[in-house]
Amino acid sequence: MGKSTIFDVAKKAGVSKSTVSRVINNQGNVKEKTRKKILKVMRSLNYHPNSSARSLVTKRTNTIGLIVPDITDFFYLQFIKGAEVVGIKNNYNMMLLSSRWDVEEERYCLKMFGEGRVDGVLLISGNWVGEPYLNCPELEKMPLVIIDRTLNNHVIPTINVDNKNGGYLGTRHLLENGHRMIAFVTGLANQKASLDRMEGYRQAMDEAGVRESENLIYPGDFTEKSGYQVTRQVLEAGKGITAIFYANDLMAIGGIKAIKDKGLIIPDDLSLIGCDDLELVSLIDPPFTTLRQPRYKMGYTGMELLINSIEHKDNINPAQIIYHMALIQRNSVQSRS
Amino acid sequence: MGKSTIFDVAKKAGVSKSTVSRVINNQGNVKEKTRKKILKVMRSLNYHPNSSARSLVTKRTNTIGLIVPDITDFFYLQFIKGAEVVGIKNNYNMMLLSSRWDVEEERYCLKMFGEGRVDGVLLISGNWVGEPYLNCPELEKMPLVIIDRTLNNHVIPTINVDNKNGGYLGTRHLLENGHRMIAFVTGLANQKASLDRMEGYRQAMDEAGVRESENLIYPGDFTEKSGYQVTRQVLEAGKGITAIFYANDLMAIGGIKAIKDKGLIIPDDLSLIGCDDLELVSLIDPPFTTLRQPRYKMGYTGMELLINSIEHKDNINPAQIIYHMALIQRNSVQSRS
DNA sequence: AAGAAAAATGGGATCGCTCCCAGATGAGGG
DNA sequence: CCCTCATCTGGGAGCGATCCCATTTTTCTT
Repeated sequence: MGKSTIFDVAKKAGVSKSTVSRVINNQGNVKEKTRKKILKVMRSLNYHPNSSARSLVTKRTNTIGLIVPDITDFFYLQFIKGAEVVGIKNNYNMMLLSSRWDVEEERYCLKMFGEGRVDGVLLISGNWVGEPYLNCPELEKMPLVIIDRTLNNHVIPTINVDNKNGGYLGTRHLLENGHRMIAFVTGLANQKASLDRMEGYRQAMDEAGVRESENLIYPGDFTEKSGYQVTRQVLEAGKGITAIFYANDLMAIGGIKAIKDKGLIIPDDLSLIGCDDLELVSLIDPPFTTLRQPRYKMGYTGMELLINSIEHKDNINPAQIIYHMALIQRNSVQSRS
Repeated sequence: MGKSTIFDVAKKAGVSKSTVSRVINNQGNVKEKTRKKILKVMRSLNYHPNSSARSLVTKRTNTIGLIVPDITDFFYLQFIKGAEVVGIKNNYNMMLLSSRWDVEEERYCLKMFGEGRVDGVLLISGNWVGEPYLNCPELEKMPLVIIDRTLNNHVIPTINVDNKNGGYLGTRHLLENGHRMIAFVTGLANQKASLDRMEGYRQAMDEAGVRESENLIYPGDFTEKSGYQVTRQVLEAGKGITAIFYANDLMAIGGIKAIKDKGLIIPDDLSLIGCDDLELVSLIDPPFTTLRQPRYKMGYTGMELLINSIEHKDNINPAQIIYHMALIQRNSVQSRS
């Protein structure tokens, strides 16, 4: 027996498949009585239109592909959520793939999506410095929006955050609270976001006339563990450091542990700032000051742009959108004035 | 111009579409020279087989549907991760839908998947008490595995954790450390998991001869906020409570805040235990004792069962799998002996 | 009540692929 | 050199829908 087709429905209802098709897509032009009857037959046969067949002719799948570097990373959750909301509202499903922090894997995901499974792709990219992987031929003509990365090619819209300014703002905040010996803990060296934040840090330090800044930069790798280890180094360096700026929240959390283990109090003995504003920051003791990325908003907007370009709504999409990072003040910065 | 089809490739390579099809699916029986040539043409035309067309005839989509109650809930991440790993290994994509904690929505997701978009469904269910929604007709014959819920119908495999035993173990642990006035903070009243855990708590208390247990049960709703509020109540009740058992970790985290706000020390002044073992528990201060659910493993196994039944590997799938909850000891229980 | 316009229905082509069966080609043995 | 058998290749049907166009039915005018 197997699944029933549009033809079975037509036969049982005593009409043609065209008419059935009309009621499925409720296009009108069907007598109410016929419509009712067909609907009833559909139910009795437990009929559901086959979406492959449908996609084959309409060239629409009504699903959009989403690629993230790591499904289980807290960081990406809000992007996904934002995208989901818009997707649901516009009647799109999401197909989720993870690139597992691998450029090749990312390309592979893109290829998957190039096989007509999706109507468009929302790519939350690992932001590798200098990776020009976007001449991905399988994507030809496929609507694409990239989040968390900025491109200047003016054909693929990108959504990102002003990381440099974030670094600048955070550092300024510490400077304004009287700190001068401010350490900066970087993320992975090949990640643009980390580099940009460091750039902002440098600028602020330079402007403030703190000459030592080069010696205050410590390399981390975005993990909590590295935050812990680097912080131990900082504490043992004995350079008179009074504040630490971490390139992301996870490292800050590791840092907090290290600081507590040393028996020091935050912010009395040491001030610190993180970056990203993960939700769980408010659960940490102490909740700490950090720079917020509007991740929900970014996912939301990204999805909107994508759907715009899928459906050729002729409002012209921006080539790139850049959000500010906002300083969220909590209890981890002590004024030293 | 648009995308090229198998026909374009055939024409340009001077062969028939059948031969092209053979090399696409590398079924052999193609002369090496022809194969090379076709491959080359495919590349030059930037050809990618259309997966809808393919699914239409093969009746396979190579994607599996995954439904979770909330994409952004930390709790579900590890399930997803486990499922993903198996999916990738077996060459399946994942289509992710979220039911947003709504029975109707869950049914709707199921329906989506019933339209031939996926080869099987892995459902992480909101575990509503007494919801018999699984007579979902659109699923007819669709392989399905349910996680985080136990069913006795013996046709849909379920994977769950022994929540009652978890409640029992946690309570025993506190009792063995000399606590008797142990409060229990429940989760949502309509969630089976919460009820079962409470059941275990009751049993342990009864066995230990603590008669007051009914007065020590406080209703929460699984959120951090409710954990905070309930804990304040507990602290102000003045019943001589020395330990609190939370039905999940999030509430425990809220509880910790409340306790700290009162100026009390954990575990010196008050002991506590959570439930689930979220990854972020180790980031909390203090890291607390909790009962681990093997969520990664559950997702992993669930996906395995699902793929088994999709591919009719004739090893018979179990009707249900139940894992133990394991007590993970950290620094939140003080012995009072 | 007849004719025109509008509404409802049916039929066939088509989307891009797989799969079965038939036919062509090539190698090897007598 | 012919026949057999294995290896390659081609052609047509079919998967389950949509969509266009033609045809039938209904409704409305006058």
